[in-house]
Amino acid sequence: MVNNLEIKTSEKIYYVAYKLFLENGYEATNIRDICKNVGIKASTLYFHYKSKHDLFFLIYDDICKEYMKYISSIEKLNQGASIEEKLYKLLLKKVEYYTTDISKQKFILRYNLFPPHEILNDIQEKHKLLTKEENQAILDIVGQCDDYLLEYKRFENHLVYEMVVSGIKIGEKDTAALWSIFWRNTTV
Amino acid sequence: MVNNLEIKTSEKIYYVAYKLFLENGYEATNIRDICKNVGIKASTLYFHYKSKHDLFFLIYDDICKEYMKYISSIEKLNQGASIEEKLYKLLLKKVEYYTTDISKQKFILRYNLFPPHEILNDIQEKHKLLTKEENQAILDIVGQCDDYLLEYKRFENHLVYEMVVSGIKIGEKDTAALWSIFWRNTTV
DNA sequence: GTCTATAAGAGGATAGAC
DNA sequence: GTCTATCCTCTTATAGAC
Repeated sequence: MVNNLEIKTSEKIYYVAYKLFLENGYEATNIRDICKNVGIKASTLYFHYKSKHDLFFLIYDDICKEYMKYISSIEKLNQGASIEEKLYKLLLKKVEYYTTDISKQKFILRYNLFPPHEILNDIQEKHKLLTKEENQAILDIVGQCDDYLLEYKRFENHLVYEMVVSGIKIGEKDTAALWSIFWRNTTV
Repeated sequence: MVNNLEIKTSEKIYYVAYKLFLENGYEATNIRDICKNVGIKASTLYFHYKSKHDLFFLIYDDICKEYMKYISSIEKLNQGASIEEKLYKLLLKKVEYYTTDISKQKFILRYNLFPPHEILNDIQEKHKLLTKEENQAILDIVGQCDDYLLEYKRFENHLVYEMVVSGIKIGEKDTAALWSIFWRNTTV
């Protein structure tokens, strides 16, 4: 009974690895460092996870999956509204997600911007797939918007970069101000 | 006589190391990889450079020094002009520099955004110093502009990020368009 | 200046006892 | 499930011959 209240070793490993992969990067994070932080020996980690590569991509995939799950949960937006209105509503939803925990986006940004040489191919492949899925999901939510999709995503990407770099959470007011400037520029 | 026309081994090492540190990062770049690309053995590299750490910071410092040299070469801007005019002229000069070779800014961006754990302290210290020197130089060029300095640099930073990520060189026309939007937003 | 050989240590991963 | 002990490979760096 008491055991049910304790955090499982595998979960501790997962959490510590997440933090180290996020802050120090894949190459600079070694198994022994993870284990030291968890309070176990290296061989114990290998009981729970097959390899460093596997552990990393379990985490990476979870982050992507959770992100896609959130995107998919956004309901279809009113068909009658203008493209601008619909994309803005989508943006608010996204910002809401980023604001709850920016570290996940920092993780994605880190590995997409500077993928470690050792896992380059896997990262690129997964990133391509995620982009494809995400674009499809956005089309489902707002309908046809091909003319603006790329520009919209570039803008969103900027916002994420800003939040990650500055560590500042961007509120609804800022989002609205930035959006109006962006939209004015895009449609000119 | 003929020897004078050949590239010195130390210069080859320097150039190859620069490219690998830029593309693969500090941790993923090892001495043997550098040597293989140069066509020498590891011990030869250590004849020319003291250590991996030293080689890296020779390159890093050179990039910073060259950047600061360029900033310092920008002549003092007309005292009578408005802050907006002066900052815009400064921006054009900066963009001109970035456009000649964006890879140096990519190098700086990489190591400031995600400094390798192993050399974190050195990077942070040097970055702090560079920022201080750069701010002083900007004040020398445009005069007092404390109210806008931080915002201006954030904008510039965005531009660099955009150029690095997209690989697109931003022309004078784009710069002007982005600037007008930025300035409108800053002064509102 | 460049080489061969090698030290010294870090890192990923496994075998087998408990 | 967790440990000790160990293997193997990779990496930085040095010693000494040519």
